[in-house]
Amino acid sequence: MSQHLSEQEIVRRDKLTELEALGVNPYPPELFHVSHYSQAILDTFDAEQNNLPDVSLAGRIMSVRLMGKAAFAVLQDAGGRIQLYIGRDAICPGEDKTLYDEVFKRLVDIGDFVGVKGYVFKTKTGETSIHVSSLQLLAKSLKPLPIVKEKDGEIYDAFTDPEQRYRQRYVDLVVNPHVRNTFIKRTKLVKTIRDFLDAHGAMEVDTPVLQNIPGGAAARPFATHHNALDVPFYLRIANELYLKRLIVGGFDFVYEFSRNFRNEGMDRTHNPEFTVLEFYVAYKDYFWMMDFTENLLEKIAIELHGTTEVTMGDKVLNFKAPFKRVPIYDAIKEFTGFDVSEMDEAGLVDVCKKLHIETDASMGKGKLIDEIFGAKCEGNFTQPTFIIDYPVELSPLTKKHRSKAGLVERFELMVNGKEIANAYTELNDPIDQRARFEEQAKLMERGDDEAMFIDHDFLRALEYGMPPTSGIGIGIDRLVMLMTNQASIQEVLFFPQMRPETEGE
RNA sequence: GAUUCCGUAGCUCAGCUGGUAGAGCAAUACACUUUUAAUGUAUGGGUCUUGGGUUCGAAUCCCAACGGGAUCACCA
Repeated sequence: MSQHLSEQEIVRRDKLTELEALGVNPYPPELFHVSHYSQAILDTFDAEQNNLPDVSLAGRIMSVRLMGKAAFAVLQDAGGRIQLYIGRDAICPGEDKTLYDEVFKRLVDIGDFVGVKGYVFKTKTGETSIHVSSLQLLAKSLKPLPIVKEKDGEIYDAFTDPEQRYRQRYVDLVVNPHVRNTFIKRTKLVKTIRDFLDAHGAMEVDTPVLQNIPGGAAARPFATHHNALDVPFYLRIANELYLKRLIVGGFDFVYEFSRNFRNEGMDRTHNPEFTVLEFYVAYKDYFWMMDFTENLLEKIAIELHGTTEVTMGDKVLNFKAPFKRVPIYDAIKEFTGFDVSEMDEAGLVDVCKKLHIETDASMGKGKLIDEIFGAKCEGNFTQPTFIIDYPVELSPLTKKHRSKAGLVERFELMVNGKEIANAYTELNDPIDQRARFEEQAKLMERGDDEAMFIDHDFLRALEYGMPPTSGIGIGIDRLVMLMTNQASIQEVLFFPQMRPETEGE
């Protein structure tokens, strides 16, 4: 496997040999004791008190400004960046100046990991810096990093090519602090949810990713094959039916951050694998779930931003609970002028024609209503809004509405014109559930390739009895996009799916 | 999947209507002990994504492939 090396890469490899000749191991095995992170030093240093006389920290060299017998360098560690002041005589107190003249000046590059010890001080210009008394190479970097510079908020030579940023996320993370920040927020968001659920007595669980019957959602699955059993398996499209089995089993409140896989198109809001938080709570209904959800989202916004107001593009979204609740038929009436609540399939097809929405023979009543809502209404709901009471045809796992015929107790949460959560009062009547599955089977025969499969084991579970339950799925990637002001899902996934690179590097 | 734009040095980009490449940063060498997009001087660095075609001659024009972005369609 021959590797084409650039001039700079050859130079760095040559430096390895030079370092070894000087007795410096470019990849030493010993631990390096880190006493402080850069950010902690910047936060706590007090020049009057000189309270940090002895620190040691480690990280990557991000820039070097050489001035003969002294130099300034920027060290980047997990907490941020801090300036180093490296004087020749400070790191080489004796006669031998090799460490400074050769190792540091010539053989250490931008991107190398070093460990330094010294005291903290403020330079003439007032920048908190480390006065380095000892410097050690911890790991050599053989590829030149993109050099991003910044002055007065202006970024120069930014590393911006999306393809390179996504394929080599490690470089993106090293060089673009704002990218790093987005992912820190993502983790914080997940932790906030976990803490919130745990505080309400929920139990986090794991359910199968490899499934016989890909259930719980309408989507095309990835298919695979188990050799020993010689049976097909599918990567899960949702975990809903498994979590409900756990409710049957006697757990009252279960949740899972479910990595789901759907074999469909990709664009800036869809990745083939994505994360949905699902949770199910026994003895609750969808009204309770709306209350709980708006409180959860309000809490997330406050944790991440210190306020319920979140900027998304040119809009400000306000997650202050409670959110508006709008029945889907009301929404359609408001934005199209048509009252579709009493219409049959033919009437709906007619409305679609008038609204210039394409239809085909495979679409049932529910699907047609969904199309109208998706085309004409969805985009209008910028502020968090619960759309409630969907037609039964669209919701094969949802309990029929307690008072409105033909509807189910379901809501979707729309924010910034997109659905980010979907919840119901769960259907726990096994007879009705069987009938709904059979409806789905008919739709599948009509050509709807997203209709649900019949899951007989799930029906069996329901027959043993499931308590009244409310459940929800919240799209975590989309929620992170909203909370971090990102227009593309690729910006909130460390490693978004890409076509494989053809020629290896 | 459709439409459209893009692919030149490690990074960010120039390269006009075709005459086989250029800048800044990075790299190399030298100078400089409190600088901060450090500076000064000098030097090196490119299968111009790939493959065809047109032409005396292609980074540039044409065709195709590969990869990516944006918009649209479907799904979360």
